[in-house]
Amino acid sequence: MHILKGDMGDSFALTLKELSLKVTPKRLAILNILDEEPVYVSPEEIWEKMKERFARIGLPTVYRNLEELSMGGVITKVIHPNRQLYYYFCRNRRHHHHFICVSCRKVEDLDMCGIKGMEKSIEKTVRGKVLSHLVQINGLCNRCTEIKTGKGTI
Amino acid sequence: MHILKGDMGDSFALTLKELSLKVTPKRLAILNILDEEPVYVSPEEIWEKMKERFARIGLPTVYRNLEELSMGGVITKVIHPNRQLYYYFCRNRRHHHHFICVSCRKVEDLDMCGIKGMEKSIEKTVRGKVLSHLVQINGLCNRCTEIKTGKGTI
DNA sequence: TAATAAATAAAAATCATTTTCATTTGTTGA
DNA sequence: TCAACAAATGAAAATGATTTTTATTTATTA
Ligand SMILES: [Zn+2]
Ligand SMILES: [Zn+2]
Ligand SMILES: [Zn+2]
Ligand SMILES: [Zn+2]
Repeated sequence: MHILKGDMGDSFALTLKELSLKVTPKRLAILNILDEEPVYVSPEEIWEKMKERFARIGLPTVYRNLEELSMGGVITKVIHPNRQLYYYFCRNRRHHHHFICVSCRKVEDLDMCGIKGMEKSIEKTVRGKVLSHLVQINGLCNRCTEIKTGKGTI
Repeated sequence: MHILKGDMGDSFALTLKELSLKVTPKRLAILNILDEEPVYVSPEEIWEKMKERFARIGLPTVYRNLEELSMGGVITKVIHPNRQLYYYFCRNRRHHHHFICVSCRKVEDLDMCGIKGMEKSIEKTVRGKVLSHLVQINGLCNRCTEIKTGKGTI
């Protein structure tokens, strides 16, 4: 039902199947849109792009799918200082964290995690269970530091 | 105008003055309430306690003051998985991060920060400006791990 | 291809947070 | 001490992102 027959289409379909999610055109489109986005985006922005591809597409569908995909670890939630939701598709499958630009929304991988090592010692000290950790560096990327005017909202 | 004459009252008043915030009974009360809370709390919960002390007290006042105090670095915002606002008053003035229990809301200091050291290398790699970093370990505290039933919402 | 569970649209609801604006209060310095 | 001024507050309303609901549609699979 779709034009995509190449690697991408198939690999995303596979990804969805692995999460026991049905392979719907809208899910694939959301993944494609995220895949093409070089920056983190809001559900509403994804919805806008979806409307270019589908005559009928509801915002709740976008929200639901983004949540499912991020639960499945396929995409990443960005914790923004403004507390709105943003998502980002990162090809780096290793455990790592992100530097996010609050101005232009660029995301850069940080191939280090001071936390993984901390977890063990934390479970000892706190004697509790570590469920998740949140590491994110917020700042201005190289370009935004120079021009001092990004497109996004801080 | 208040019964508090001891160290606490004065020290909080001083804290406010240092932030060029007027010393109002409500600000002092908010600080006192937070000071007495062993766990992180929501603006609405603080409002409930404020209502016991003041005949007229609006929720926006609570929100406004919490925001100001956290901007001033007096209190800490907790980034909760449920994305609601919570605040915590931490006496530890050193740079550190927190282990927060998503069940009973206990907060435990982590006297280490793998990030501070990362910042320099990040500014080199990314060649941008680090504005802030977010490090938080979410989990279940010792007690909650054992009883598996906390009072709070996950 | 029929049966079934999952996904979706549309509309409405939710509800935490913020804004507005008229009134009150704390601060400052005469 | 007190007037003048800026800041803080209350009340009510607005906001707006996110979620829920329910009837309908669609993907899966045997
Ligand atoms: Zn940038
Ligand atoms: Zn990444
Ligand atoms: Zn602390
Ligand atoms: Zn706990």
